[in-house]
Amino acid sequence: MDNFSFSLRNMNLKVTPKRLAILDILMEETVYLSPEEIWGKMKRRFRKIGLPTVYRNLEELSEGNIISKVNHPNRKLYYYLCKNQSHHHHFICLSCRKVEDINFCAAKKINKEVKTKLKGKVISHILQVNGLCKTCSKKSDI
Amino acid sequence: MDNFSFSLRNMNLKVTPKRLAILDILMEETVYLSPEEIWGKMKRRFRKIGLPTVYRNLEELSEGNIISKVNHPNRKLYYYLCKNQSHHHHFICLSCRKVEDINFCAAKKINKEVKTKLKGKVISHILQVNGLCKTCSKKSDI
DNA sequence: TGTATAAATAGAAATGATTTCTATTTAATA
DNA sequence: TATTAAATAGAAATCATTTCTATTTATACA
Repeated sequence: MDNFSFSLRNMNLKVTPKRLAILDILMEETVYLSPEEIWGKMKRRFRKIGLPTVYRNLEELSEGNIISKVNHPNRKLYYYLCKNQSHHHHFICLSCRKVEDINFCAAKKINKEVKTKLKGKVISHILQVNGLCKTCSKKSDI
Repeated sequence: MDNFSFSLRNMNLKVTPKRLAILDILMEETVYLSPEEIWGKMKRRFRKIGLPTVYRNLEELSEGNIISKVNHPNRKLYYYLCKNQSHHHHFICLSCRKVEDINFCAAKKINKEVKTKLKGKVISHILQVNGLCKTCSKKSDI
């Protein structure tokens, strides 16, 4: 049983061909994709595949932290599969959509500040850097 | 001329009663509000006020960094006016919507990492902490 | 290996937050 | 005060996302 199947079982999700295909598609990408784009790729693999199925699965996989949501300025939904499993954050290129890891996490300091100063409870945190990747920033120099 | 009028002029926006009222409404709040909620409050002040006007103004004010967008897990649009002008980030309570400042910014470290490791260009960054505020975390203990 | 059962899916349809459009009004400028 | 570009109201459209229901399928277990 491969890693993905194991993860799916762990979250009480059945191991279906469509779920595995979505993960396989995302696994091949270095850029974030929209549900509709993933649907497009799924249609090449399955004669019957509904867009709601893609949406539902992406949401479930994201819920289980197998894939991550991208916070895009255009407020549309995009997903990305982190090849690196350890906790980290992302740099996203607004031009070519490439996602790169940022090996930096403020969680500790943040948790401390919230705990001591605000006396609150942290549920989640978002840290994302938007910009232009190496290649695209060179292009925009022209 | 008050501060808001000055800011509006600075961004080449006309100083209209509706813009000032939106800012005034947000100024009174310690919680983030949806465009529709702000519209509701606007309707108490103006006989004629369109929801698109509220949306447009909120977007413009956000563009000019006078107010900030909240990244809510439900993906809906919410806005908040920071009383504290200096660059900082927010802790938002998912229960009562209260927004509190986090006097911590990872920008320097992030910029350094993006510059040296990724050779990219940072355009913006999002740092937001979601959780339960002091009061709400006590309630949920019950 | 069959059978039961809850979960997953397809496809159509609905939803509703957000945006667009156009005629009218208004703030700013001189 | 007249001019003009920007702002607005209100209706209408958009379209990404979700819901719904009948059908199919993965899984557990006899």
